[in-house]
Amino acid sequence: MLPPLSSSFYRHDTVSVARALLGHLLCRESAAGLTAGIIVETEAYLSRDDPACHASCGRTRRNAPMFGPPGQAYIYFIYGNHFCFNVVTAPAGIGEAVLIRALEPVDGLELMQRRRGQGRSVLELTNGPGKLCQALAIDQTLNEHDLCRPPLWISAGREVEKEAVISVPRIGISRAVDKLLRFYIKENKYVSRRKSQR
DNA sequence: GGGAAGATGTTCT
DNA sequence: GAACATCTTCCCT
Repeated sequence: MLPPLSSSFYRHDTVSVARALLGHLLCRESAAGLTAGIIVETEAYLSRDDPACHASCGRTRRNAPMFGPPGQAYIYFIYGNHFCFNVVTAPAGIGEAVLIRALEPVDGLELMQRRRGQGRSVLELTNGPGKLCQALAIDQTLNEHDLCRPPLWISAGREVEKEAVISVPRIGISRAVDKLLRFYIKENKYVSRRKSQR
């Protein structure tokens, strides 16, 4: 197994971490086997001046992990069907995180395909926050998990040039829709493609 | 290849 | 009871 990034990687400002995560490898080990993919799309959620952030109205039972130590997982259930996986950033107590929106599958493609349902193209395995959670079997039981160790961790991947990273408005939110806090690798085929709505 | 709408359940008011 | 950091199917061009 590739060595995980150290916890200090996550302790910096959230926008920097959201950009820096692109190109790194999200790895998930389970009884069924290993699945992993390169992070190609992220979104930053900030504590100040960002009403779209779960932590913007203060601490609740649901968003409590966002106020915990940087480098832990914040996972929540949404729309009755899906999980979203976030990485907690900034020093503990601030309440910021990065949503992982899309991966480029690298390892365990067959297992991902089985979890996502038969006849699914490789492009559709992990090109969305709910999809990648299903493909990697990420659920509530991993909430608050330390991402510096198995069974869910992030390790150093390939270098991504600054010029190859685009920043655009975030997707699927109703507030603060104009902020350029969505980041992805230019021309990567696995980026989720939806236009913003509502 | 794109827009509309329904499914589904947890959290918070 | 409303809102929700989504996905899928169906129908249109």
